[in-house]
Amino acid sequence: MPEFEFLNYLKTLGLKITNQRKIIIEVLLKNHGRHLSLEQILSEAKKNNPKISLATVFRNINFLEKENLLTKMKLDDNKSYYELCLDFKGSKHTSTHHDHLICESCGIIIEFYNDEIEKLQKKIALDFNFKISRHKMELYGICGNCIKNGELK
Amino acid sequence: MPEFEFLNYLKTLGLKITNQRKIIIEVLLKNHGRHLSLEQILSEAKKNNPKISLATVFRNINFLEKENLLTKMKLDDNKSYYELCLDFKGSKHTSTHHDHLICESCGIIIEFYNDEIEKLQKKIALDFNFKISRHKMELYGICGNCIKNGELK
DNA sequence: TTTCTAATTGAAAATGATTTTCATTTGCAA
DNA sequence: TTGCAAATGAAAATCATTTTCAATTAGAAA
Repeated sequence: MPEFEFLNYLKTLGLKITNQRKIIIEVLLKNHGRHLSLEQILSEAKKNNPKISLATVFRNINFLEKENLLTKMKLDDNKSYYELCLDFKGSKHTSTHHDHLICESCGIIIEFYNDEIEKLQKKIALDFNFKISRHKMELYGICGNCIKNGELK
Repeated sequence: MPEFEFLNYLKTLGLKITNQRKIIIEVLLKNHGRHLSLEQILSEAKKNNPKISLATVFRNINFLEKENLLTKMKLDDNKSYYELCLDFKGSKHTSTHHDHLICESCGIIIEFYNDEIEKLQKKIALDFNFKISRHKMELYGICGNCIKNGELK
């Protein structure tokens, strides 16, 4: 969770701690819980260092994803969104799966996990003699806030 | 279901029945139940008319989708797949929602519908005060056939 | 501290799946 | 037949990545 711990962890993976890398990690930690696109991460990062390029953000995000420190989700808007999936316990981290509610008005992405649904998925897989490796469930609609504010588009 | 009925229906929508259009419809009907990408539809169509262009396939598919005669699904491979969703009853058609099992070995897309899951989704939406307009559920893994054939990659 | 070198970066080009443009062709109503 | 809006093919444009390549830099070694 704290930045130095995160950076230390990256060091153990053989990475150099560059200014750009630090800024990107900062952005991710500051927005923990939110789902950001590459462009959003870039524009946040640019507030600290206007020279950071999209390619650098891409490469860093990509690396974190490979290390399972980030999850990527592709939404129907054709973009990918990234979310830190860390619970640092010493130098360990765990990632947890969740599904998503996606507001088509304000764009907020709400996570949830429902054990009954997971069980039903397993049952369905069994029925079809199918071995599931991962799944995706996205509920698109309008969030409570937008309903309240009359954003019914 | 029969092609002339389909084409007639398109006529009532103000479309001209071109050779290309006929071929594309043929391909879709012949592959009813399967999910095809634009490229797949194009390559099938080219067997009848090698001059058909991707743009034409795109525009026709796009139109059918707008008319709710086709459903489009974007998979994690970054491509869109299209499926006829018709049950012609006279000049009417109905579309039905389903979720998908996607084999990461052979690419087959198996449809299913589970009422319990749909109910749970509604319950979750309620919990979050969220108004769902549509949803997507995709279970990725290996299908029974590929397991049998040892495609465990 | 300075040197050295592999890792990292920025800019720009490449990719890949669509999507649009535009000049030409064609279905079909009159 | 003719006329013309609809449809088409080829090529260019988009858009979100992803890669290339030459220049820069972190940080280990001297």
